[in-house]
Amino acid sequence: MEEVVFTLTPAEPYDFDLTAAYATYFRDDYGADTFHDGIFRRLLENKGRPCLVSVCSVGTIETPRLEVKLSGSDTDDDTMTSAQRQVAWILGIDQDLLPFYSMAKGDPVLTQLVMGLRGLHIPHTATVYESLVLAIIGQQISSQVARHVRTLLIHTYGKTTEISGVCYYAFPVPEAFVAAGLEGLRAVKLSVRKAQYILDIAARIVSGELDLESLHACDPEEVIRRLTSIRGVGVWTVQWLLIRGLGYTDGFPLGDLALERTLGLLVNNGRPLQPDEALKYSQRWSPFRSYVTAYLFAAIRSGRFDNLFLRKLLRRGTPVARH
DNA sequence: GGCCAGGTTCGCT
DNA sequence: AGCGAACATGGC
Repeated sequence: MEEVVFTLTPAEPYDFDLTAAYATYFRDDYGADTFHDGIFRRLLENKGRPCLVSVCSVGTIETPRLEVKLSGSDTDDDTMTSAQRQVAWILGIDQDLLPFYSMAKGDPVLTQLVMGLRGLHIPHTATVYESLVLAIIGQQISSQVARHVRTLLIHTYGKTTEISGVCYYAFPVPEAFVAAGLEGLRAVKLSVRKAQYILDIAARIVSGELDLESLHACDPEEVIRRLTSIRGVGVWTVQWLLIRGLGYTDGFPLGDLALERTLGLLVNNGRPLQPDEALKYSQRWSPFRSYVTAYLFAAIRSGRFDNLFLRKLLRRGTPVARH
């Protein structure tokens, strides 16, 4: 067993608890990611070699410092170097929140939101591929069902490694989905249609025809154009991929029911916004709409805001003109 | 049991 | 162009 320990210094402010909790959807365990007792863990796999990342905070929100430990029994330098790069990316340590906060200061909806969630960075998915698969799983169904399917998928087809008596799961490689086939994906409670989408994407990656990671080099319009041409990938899916998979700061998941409801609570007397209304209203938050989106979901999930907060904002909100 | 979920596609007008 | 149905499944 090899181990490497090092520290990372995130851009401040950085709330590790909040950011890691976001990555696990404010639960102890979410598929390949776990977060308990202040330690975030994630099993990464590069070229078949597993490497467990364990991270804890050794600083504060205003002077953040993270201690990272990489462990693996079958590792090489390449594995370790990739893991180092990936953990910084996953935990979003380079994000500069200050321009967003400065915009939020003048906005009645955002002011309390960012005060209550100061230091929340947006965690990224380990790969673009992972964010695409996760977004497809999350289409249409409730977040509870999505979590169930996602966990089942990862636990069934992800590579496992046992370290100190605990079993960890990596996110399944595309080859695993191809091997599983349609029936295999149906077995983890995906619909036939979603199973086909994911299978098709996995097969194209394996064949080398599709290189999702190269999308980092494209501008958002190009990403949208390329990905929406894939069957099963619509606007909502690409927007979430831009936010969680590519680190774009101005993503807005158009058509997201929960977002339309939440915005309706905040700015439309509780009536959900229509997709076009939500998009129109969101333009005032450009180019930081990814943060607004993430902060709104974090507010709902974190439990840091009670209903009173939402009611307060409700009274304050500016109704949106309807047509 | 029925209806709804952090959508997308497909088939009809 | 725009509208409605089908899709899987857990929770209420």
